[in-house]
Amino acid sequence: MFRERGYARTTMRAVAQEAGVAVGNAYYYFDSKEHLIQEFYAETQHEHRAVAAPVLARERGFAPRLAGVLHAGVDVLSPYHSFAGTFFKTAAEPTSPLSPFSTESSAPREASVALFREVLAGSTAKLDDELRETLPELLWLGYMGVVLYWVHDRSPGQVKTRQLIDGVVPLVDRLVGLSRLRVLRPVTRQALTLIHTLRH
Amino acid sequence: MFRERGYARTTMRAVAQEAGVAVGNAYYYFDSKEHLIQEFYAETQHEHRAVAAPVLARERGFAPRLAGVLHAGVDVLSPYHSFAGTFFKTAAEPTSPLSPFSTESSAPREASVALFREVLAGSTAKLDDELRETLPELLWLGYMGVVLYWVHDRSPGQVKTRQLIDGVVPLVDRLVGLSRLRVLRPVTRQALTLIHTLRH
DNA sequence: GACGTTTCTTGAACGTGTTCAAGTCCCGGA
DNA sequence: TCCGGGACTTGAACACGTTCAAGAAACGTC
Repeated sequence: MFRERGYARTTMRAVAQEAGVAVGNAYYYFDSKEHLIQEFYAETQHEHRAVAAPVLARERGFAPRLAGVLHAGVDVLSPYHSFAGTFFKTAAEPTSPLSPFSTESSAPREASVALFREVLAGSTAKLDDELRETLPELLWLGYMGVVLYWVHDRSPGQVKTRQLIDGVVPLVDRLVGLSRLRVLRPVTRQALTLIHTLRH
Repeated sequence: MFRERGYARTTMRAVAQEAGVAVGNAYYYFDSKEHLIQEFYAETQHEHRAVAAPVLARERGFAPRLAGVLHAGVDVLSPYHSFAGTFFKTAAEPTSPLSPFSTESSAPREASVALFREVLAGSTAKLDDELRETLPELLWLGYMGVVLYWVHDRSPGQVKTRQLIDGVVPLVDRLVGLSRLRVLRPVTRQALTLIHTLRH
């Protein structure tokens, strides 16, 4: 119903009617309308993993693995682009249980981070040990950035988001490789300690 | 009223009553409740500029200027942290006129970007010509990131956000300096062309 | 089968943002 | 002074998300 009518026009009364129950009963199973989206959220996480699986099984290079997972994420989200705005609207609020940073959605978040951990672990990339530990979370954060761009992407078929992925992946790949360079070591360490400070 | 009661509890009826008019009349002057926030938005922009002015007049180094402007931004926003979540909630929706990327809020956005242009222009920093042109917008984007972090920052007095600024500014400063390095030239150009591709 | 308790279900009712037909005010021109 | 049209103002009405007291069903225990 979300996909067909959008978020606003999918009323709780309509949802209840479609389910063949009374309005109030919907609130027995879901705390609020927002919580209906959370179901959605968890579903796309699983699908993301499934769609990304073949690429992760096939590719060994860091760049193609990362690109594969990012593209898979956008692939899964694609059908919902029209109402993803409202999705994002509620997710952006810190107090919302839907926020990707909230404790309530820590399960799907961990699953998503694990996906990026796999991207790195299964690759042949060589990098700083400390960076290796932190990078998956950073990649996930970058993925959140991609989604944020995608939500605002008005280009037909969200081509720009694809360009973003294809453009940023080799850059990240390059930077990860450079991180072991002597000139950049101090910057790398500086960045990593900052990240550790800011993590809650 | 927003500050005292928060966004949700500031009803349009209460706003109208406080203004001494009927409910419907509020909608003659403001298209929606969200548009009340936009007024707020424009106001803080002006204040940001005012608070940042002394620092920009005093400092000449790129790092202290950037840090000053970023801290000024957080200073101005500070009193509204409790309800900034809802603020952000509506701003995150792409279709919302409140979105910092929307055409409707292009005026305050331009003003904000100009502030970061001033950060760079008034500094003694030496950097790649093309980067010099693009950097202000990137700094603004980074500022949006700082605000995003600030909104989610639950630490007392939002200390973490201050640490983020103090940690990230020298990093940016260092990277900007390194951008002229021979080893990093290709990466810099690669990043810049990507950015130009993605800009609408 | 009868009971008490928990789980589930109902739909009216509340407060909200928003709309709109109707009305009032204001001001320039005949 | 009157008229006409635009600017402003009103508050009832609408649809929505959400709550809640009341009831129905299911279940375990004797």
